[in-house]
Amino acid sequence: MSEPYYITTAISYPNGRPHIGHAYEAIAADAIARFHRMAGRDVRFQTGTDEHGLKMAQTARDRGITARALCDEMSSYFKVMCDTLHISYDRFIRTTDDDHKIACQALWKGMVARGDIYLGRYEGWYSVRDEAFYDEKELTKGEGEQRLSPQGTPVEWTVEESWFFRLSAYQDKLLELYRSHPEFIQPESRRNEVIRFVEGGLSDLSVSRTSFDWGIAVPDSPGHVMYVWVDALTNYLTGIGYPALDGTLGRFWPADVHVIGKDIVRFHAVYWPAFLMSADVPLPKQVFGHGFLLHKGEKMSKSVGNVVDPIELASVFGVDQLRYFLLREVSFGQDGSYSEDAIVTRCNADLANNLGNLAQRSLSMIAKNCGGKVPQPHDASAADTALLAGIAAVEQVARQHMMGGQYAIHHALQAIWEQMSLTNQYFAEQQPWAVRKTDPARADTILYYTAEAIRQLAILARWVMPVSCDKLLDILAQSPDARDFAALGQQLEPGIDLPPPAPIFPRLELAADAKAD
RNA sequence: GGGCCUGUAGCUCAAUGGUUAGAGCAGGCCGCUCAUAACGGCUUGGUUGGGGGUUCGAGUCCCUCCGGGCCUACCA
Repeated sequence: MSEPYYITTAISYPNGRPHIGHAYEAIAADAIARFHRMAGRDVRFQTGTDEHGLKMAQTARDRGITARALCDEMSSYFKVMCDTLHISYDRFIRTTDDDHKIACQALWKGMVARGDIYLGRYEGWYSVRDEAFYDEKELTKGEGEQRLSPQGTPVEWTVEESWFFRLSAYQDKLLELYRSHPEFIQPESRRNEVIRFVEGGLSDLSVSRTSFDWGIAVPDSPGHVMYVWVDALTNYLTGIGYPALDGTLGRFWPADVHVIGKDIVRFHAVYWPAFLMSADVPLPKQVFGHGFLLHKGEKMSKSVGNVVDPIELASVFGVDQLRYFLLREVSFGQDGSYSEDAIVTRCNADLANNLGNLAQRSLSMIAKNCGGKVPQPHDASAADTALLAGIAAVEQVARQHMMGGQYAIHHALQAIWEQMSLTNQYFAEQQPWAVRKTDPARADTILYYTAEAIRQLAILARWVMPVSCDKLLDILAQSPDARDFAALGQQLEPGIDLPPPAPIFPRLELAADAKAD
């Protein structure tokens, strides 16, 4: 059996509809997962929703439905988004799933066994009406000495019993982890921040609540439910059968990478490894904190009104177009900017003009001049050989970018698209339309090598644009089992029938209302 | 207050301290007609945010200032 590879996204808190940021993370992780699958790894890919906590319980109460019903509804939006965007998850996990409770409680008991869990008191400004604690900074002054929550409700200093995790005991072990495994936190700047944070000293962590009950019960502690971190982070273990790590899925642990947003790096790079060390579970190999998507350089927010529905975007521009744009345009790990204008420009240049038109012009020549069959190549010229050599080399470049621990997705794509440009150059220089008049055999050879180049390029781009590249490979009459990197070396078979070519990447146009701004 | 990242062509980004700072897109000119007004060639475009320093040599290293983003502490 091939080497296991386990990749996860963060699980989303479904207190609203998914936005483009959720889509970005899912798409990036999916592309990485697909790349490794195509490279022959045995991949397990997990995403899902984080459904417990006060906000969900409150919202459900406000709407007069059960928390479970609310979660079912809200979680489904995220699942629909994933399915729409062709996210190839092996499991869409929900923290309300039955097996998740078992995993969380097992992890908890592991931490208890280590002696890292103790009963203490959680103190803070509490609003009875909101059923929530607030930080001092969030409060405003009301009448007299009364302090008010951001919602304007009165708060009072409250002491709540809580279980604590002895995070303070892990400072040295964590620093040693970061030192001995510099790849554990990526990119580099996130790592620096985390190290600084941990060096500054760690306080013990409140890991249970008694103020609400929509959560996973703390074992042997009536009234306590686990607070978000234990509950949410454990999903990564639940999905591969924890506590039975010797089961069929257990071989996927430790995870190869947790793909998350830069806002939750600390929880994944500090709390999570500490929990795992405590419970004596091996640590994941890497936490990768990607950047945020900005809309025309501005932060997205509901109040500014620039929050975009990813499903809407995908329906306007195409799923693969959106996937390609986000992965190619954004340097993975850094913040990125997107706009409808940029999507149109990028997709027209790279997809419609470069790849799509190349395929269409060459394949329609084959359809018209070669009887709709893959033409027979004759002696290869230096240019023919160089063309395929270049593409063969780029596979290695892509592997280095995608499997070297850095996930330089944009660089891998850049390298692949350079080969597309070179193929266009080859085609223009060889001029098969002119050569055909004097030397049909040579024209056939040119078309053969062009088609072969397109076949390989379609395979090389398939982890980013699965549906479109499969269409391209359909047009090249490639069987479904000849579409992974292993198939790059098997050349196109001359003489096989090809279906009539059809354009795959339409030119995009900017909607009139989008031009205005 | 401490720290991290960042600033390079109109836009997105490259350049182990080492020729004249490079690509793509956008713009301009030319060519081609197989193709989705696509493709190819040529080309315009830069005081590398400002200033100072180290060096034979700085986009790169150091100091400082300015702009942008972020982590974190504290005061209240």
